[in-house]
Amino acid sequence: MTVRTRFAPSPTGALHSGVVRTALFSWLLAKQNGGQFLLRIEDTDQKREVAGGTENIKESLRWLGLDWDEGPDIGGPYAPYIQSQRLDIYKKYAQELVDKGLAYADPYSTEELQALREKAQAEKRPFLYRDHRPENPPAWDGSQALRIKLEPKAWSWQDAVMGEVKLGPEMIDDYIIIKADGFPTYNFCHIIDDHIMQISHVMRSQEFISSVPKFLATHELLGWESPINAILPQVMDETGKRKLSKRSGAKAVLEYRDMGILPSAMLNFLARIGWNDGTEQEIYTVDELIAKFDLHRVQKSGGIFDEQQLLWLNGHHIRRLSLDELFTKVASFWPASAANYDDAYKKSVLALVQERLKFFAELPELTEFFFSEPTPNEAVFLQSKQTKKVNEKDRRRILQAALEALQQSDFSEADLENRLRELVEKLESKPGIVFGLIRIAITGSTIAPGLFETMRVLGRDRVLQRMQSWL
RNA sequence: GGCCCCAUCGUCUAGUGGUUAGGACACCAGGUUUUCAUCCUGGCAACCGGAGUUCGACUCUCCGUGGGGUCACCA
Repeated sequence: MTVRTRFAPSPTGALHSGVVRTALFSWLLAKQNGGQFLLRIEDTDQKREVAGGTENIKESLRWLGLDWDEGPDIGGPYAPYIQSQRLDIYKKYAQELVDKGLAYADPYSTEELQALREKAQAEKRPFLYRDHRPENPPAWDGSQALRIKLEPKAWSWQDAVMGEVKLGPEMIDDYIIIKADGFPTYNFCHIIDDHIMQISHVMRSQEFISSVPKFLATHELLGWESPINAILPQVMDETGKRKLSKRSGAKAVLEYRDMGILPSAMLNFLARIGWNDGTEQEIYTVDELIAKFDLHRVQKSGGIFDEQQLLWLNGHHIRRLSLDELFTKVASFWPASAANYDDAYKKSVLALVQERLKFFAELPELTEFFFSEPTPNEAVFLQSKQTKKVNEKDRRRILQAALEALQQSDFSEADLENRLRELVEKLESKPGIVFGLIRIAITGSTIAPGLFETMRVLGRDRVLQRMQSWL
């Protein structure tokens, strides 16, 4: 069987991590089986559609590298892949059901239906439309909602993640397949599209589990076989109380791009929510995820989106990059003051902070002093345990001695280190003090990469000049 | 409320009848070190409860409890 999976989001806002995890698992399954992954835009609810929604979806997937084999822009054998451009198809199937007496126009007004629902709720029983099926429904002229007529029965099926699931007949009801505005509903058209597009595995988030009998019954009515269903556990927000959503404050995935998270780290992180390969491996490349992903090892319980773990993983993925790869990726993250510096210098700076970076947006604060002159500020000396013990007079004496020693140096790391260690002995001081004072003098900060490499990269002129301005 | 799903450290998780219940993040302590970070070592920390099955239950069954979902002319 050819594995064909799809990601079918609605363009109702910026894509967030919860839905992307579903896309990722679908993509992984297709990739590892040499199958196809399709993108289909489900834009049948005009009221909820957000301008730019489709573009955001495509941009998010492109950033993550979740490339689609068929879909908008690139087309494919079952084009178009945007539901609003496929309305004739859904109408045709709807009309067939009407002709066979398997679908009927809904004569009730919204208010009447609402009253029936409230009555059921007041009586503490589930509302079932089929209890109120009209005996002689009006002819469907397209201005009323159209309902599919489903036989109530219990369903049980084998879910790829949940195992056997059984649901009773109260889960089946006559649902609307075409709304009064003429647009079909998700419940109806995703089934038609998945069938036409030869989808083999459908992954959906938990909240759809009670809808599966409806889908199964619809397949049966249309005489089709259902794809394999896989219910995925939910991704929860940091409170663990509700699923990740825009409402619960989920960031759009592109916000992670903008803060400098690597796609590979994001995918690694998302894959680990609800899936593991049974080993103690934590860090995966995308290729490893493709090779090792296994739908049967997907967890049944939901997992919390813990940004701290994403940051940790991102640090690891950053450190795995070659300097040139990293340099390309951080291009837009340099501090403004770096604009006048050449690539070679920026690269040598980057090399010093690569192991310190957790996400690219930290780059300016970590590297600012390589590009602009620090403002001498006495208070900084008090921030460090070592240097706060030194009085102003000693400070000047030590820095003056250091300046003299450095003037002889060729500014290779080895030479810098030799000279400054000699100085420490000569002054009968401690490395922590001497090096700490110099660090603050040339960086304006107590936090910096190793002193000798920092001095090497800054270069003779800048180092000597900065020390002088402190003195 | 009906129905469904779920339940191991704070978090992500391993575990499929016999384990000192393992790893990772976070946190704490120590080491390396010129600061920070990396790295190394150690520590803290969990089987929701109750019955049952069994020689033996984190693992199986049942009942609770808790959490989540669903019951739309949204997906």
